[in-house]
Amino acid sequence: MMVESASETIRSAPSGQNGVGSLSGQADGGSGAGAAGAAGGGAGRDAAAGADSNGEMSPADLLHFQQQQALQVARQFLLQQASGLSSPGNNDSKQSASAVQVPVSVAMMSPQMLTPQQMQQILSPPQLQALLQQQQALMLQQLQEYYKKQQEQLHLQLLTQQQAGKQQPKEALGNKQLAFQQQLLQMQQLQQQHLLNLQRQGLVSLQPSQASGPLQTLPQAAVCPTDLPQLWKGEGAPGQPAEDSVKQEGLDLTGTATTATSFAAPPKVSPPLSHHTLPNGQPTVLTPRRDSSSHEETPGSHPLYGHGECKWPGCETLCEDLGQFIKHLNTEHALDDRSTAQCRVQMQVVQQLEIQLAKESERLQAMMAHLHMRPSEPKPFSQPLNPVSGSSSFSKVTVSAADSFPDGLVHPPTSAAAPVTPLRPPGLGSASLHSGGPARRRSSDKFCSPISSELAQNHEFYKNADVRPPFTYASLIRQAILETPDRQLTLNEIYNWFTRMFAYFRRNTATWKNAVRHNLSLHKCFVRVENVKGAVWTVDEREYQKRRPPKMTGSPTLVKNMISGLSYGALNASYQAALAESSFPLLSSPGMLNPGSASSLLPLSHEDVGAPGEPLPSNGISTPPRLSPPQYSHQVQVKEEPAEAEEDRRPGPPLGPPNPSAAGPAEDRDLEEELPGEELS
DNA sequence: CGAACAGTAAACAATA
DNA sequence: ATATTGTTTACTGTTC
Repeated sequence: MMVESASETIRSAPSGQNGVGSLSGQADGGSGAGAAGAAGGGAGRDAAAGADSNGEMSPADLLHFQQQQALQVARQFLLQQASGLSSPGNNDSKQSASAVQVPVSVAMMSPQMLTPQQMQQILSPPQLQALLQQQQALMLQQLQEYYKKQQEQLHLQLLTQQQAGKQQPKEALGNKQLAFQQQLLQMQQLQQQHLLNLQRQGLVSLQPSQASGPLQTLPQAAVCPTDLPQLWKGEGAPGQPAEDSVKQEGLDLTGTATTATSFAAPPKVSPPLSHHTLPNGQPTVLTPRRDSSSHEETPGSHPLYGHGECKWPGCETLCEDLGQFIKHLNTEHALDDRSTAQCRVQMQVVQQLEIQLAKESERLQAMMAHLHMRPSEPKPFSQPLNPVSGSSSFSKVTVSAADSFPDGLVHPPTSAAAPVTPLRPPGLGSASLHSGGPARRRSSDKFCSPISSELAQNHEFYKNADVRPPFTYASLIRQAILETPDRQLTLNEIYNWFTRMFAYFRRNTATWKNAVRHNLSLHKCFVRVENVKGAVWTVDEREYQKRRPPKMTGSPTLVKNMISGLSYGALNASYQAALAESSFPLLSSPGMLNPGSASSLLPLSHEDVGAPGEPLPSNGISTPPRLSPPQYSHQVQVKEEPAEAEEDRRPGPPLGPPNPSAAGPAEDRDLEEELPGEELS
């Protein structure tokens, strides 16, 4: 605890380049140390979100970094190849053939057109992904050939030397052989580094053996991890509900099993090398010094070590110093099955982010082409974009119509996409990536979107990617509670839900946990109910609805037009949500909700998708008194049964809820009819 | 510009 | 005694 909060302050304070914030904080500092600290901390946080100088990179940074890295590796390799290594160009044709494809995309990404910030903020899809994969495939292919040639050369030399060495003194021969073998080893290590590097950049599904083949092997995101982070849970995520992991284990295993064939490539690499991968028995890839190609190495630091704790996914083990950490790293995260699996998970995360980048980048291209470039470009996807979100707002976080009605092109039909590609975070335009600055808008409240449907579509994404979910704490807490059969959770269970559902909440625990508690206490919609074993939190749906009236300001006719005019698939979850919340019964019927999302969201029970979570204004509809699970009402019967007591302890006249008959349906219709104040009915 | 809202930080008390 | 839980206050930033 102490460590966490301490690290928080440490972390935010120095990164507070934001002079304004800290200055103002100090100026107001008369109110007390706490106030000054809060001000400084807040400013620092925001700054840190954009450019976390310490260790962790934001997803956008990561993406950018990896792009640069990919390009650099490519450049280096080409340089190497050009400079001297007698690798003739029997692959020239292939090379140029594929090079034809690349430059277009490269030009697309060229800094002249896109600043990294723009790139980060307007992430877009498949084209970039294709680019990356093209590059990586190309690089890998070239690497393979390069190394193969190198090896052949070495073997050749070795052979000739051996033959020639028959006449030479033995020790000379031994030395030469030794030198050759060392060279060979070096080369193999280098190759492994490169391979790993490529793997890290998302080229996970290309086996080296395949890589020499044509480029049609572009993975096409067929390897979307379903529940890979489950792999992390083994060691991380304290107190994970066992049943959840069990429930998903099967998926998990099968999911990884399908991709495991391709994943299995890295350790095996190419046949001739496989035996030499770990000459000294040390996990070469995990020792920091060998990792220099993938991270900036500042002496005394380690990319996996920050703020006093191990940054290995799901670990968070506290280590006093680097030495201890290295020790921990070598013992706990040695090269074994688990670490390998976790590494693959991380690769998946990266790949997902890259896919995201590709999508958004393509969108950006379309937008820029539409706004600035030659309008004559017959781009099939030049969608009528909202001109308001023009150039000036590229750097700004706006979730505009363009986000909500994404592109007809990039976007695969949701029905087909739902099971496999939960990647697209809602309105990820940029908001979710909090890439450059205090982008902490919560689209949920903007759209009054039911978190459940968005979560349904993207929960895989949030689970894997360290991206801040665009929902308020209140809506997340509510969602967590409503997902449970009995609509109640202890604080700790809420914590666990957060960490389970969102990669983002696997760190900075002190901060968000405090925020969770703060929200629970602050909002009247969260009701604490005493229990024998402690207290549980429930949601007073009525209060919740009260505090956020639907903001969908569109005229009913407009909305209706949207409903009728848009194909079901095009109707973004946000809008479905918003519509549902704007009291449009016709949308609130479960059938109108995205079945794909419903099915894809494991944790949500069916009725959650449309029902209690969402303010289903089931006014006319005779709602079944209670749906399948025990309690449909927010006023839950407490887990351990002594429900009678705690209801009484609620202040004053028992506010409606306890009365069992009216509770359930009442909160359903409250949205429409009873807002004023009949809560004491 | 100000109100409302959300997030963060922190102090503090009660409780396990 | 310590950690967790819960409440409250203060502040900042964003949106409307």
